[in-house]
Amino acid sequence: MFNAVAEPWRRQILDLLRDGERPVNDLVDLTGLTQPQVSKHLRVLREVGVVDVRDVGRQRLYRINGPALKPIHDWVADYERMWSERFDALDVVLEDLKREHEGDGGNGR
Amino acid sequence: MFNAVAEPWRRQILDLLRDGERPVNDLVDLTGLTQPQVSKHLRVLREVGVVDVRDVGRQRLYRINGPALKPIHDWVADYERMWSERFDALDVVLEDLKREHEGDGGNGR
DNA sequence: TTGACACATTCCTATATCGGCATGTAAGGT
DNA sequence: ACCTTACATGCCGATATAGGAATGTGTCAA
Repeated sequence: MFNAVAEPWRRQILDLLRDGERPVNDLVDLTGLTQPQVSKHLRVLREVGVVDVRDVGRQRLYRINGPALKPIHDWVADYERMWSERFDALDVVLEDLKREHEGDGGNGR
Repeated sequence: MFNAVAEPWRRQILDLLRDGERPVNDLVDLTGLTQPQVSKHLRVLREVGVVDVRDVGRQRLYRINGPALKPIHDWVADYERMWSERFDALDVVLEDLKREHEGDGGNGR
């Protein structure tokens, strides 16, 4: 899963699919890759479940399966506090609480 | 960057470093990897800037450099609307607005 | 049914990566 | 000076992966 999106071309393909489903040839034109290349990358993305396919005539329309990316989001979210200003504000509150507690007369033990 | 955290062991090392900085041998004990293995993974993490080092005596204390993970967070955040309930709620609001607008007597053009 | 079109798969080669092992290097301790 | 500790690096073989060229498969059109 992480590995699938570690490939720059595959991330670009996903970004292109964000506008909606597309046939393979669209992705070939938009990326400048060869057709086999695109098919191979799509296969990898399919195998980890991050894209789905739908057959329409002789075309195969690919679309994103969003929830498959949730594990990545959840993982990196655990680190968000290390740079997010939102959490900086939370830190201030926690600092205040801590100081308040220390000043309340001594150890709570 | 994406590639660096695509490795399961490297994600585990990062998770271990979330508690604070640690010398290499700690990581060796906690992961069960060999020492060269850990050093190599730390090297990769260092090269993409996701960890920093500090020399203390003959130890090298590694710590996380959080902001280096922001690109991953930002990338996946663009897809969050595809599964997040928060955005589902937003969709409902937008649907309501749309229906309301359609029912207001016709084309606003 | 023959040919063109859209796409998938296979075969091949080059490069990257991981793991294991051995060795190098720098900082204490005696 | 010598040994140990803590870590990094180099070398090796095995496996994975990306790219290119050719070929296979299913669908439409005439």
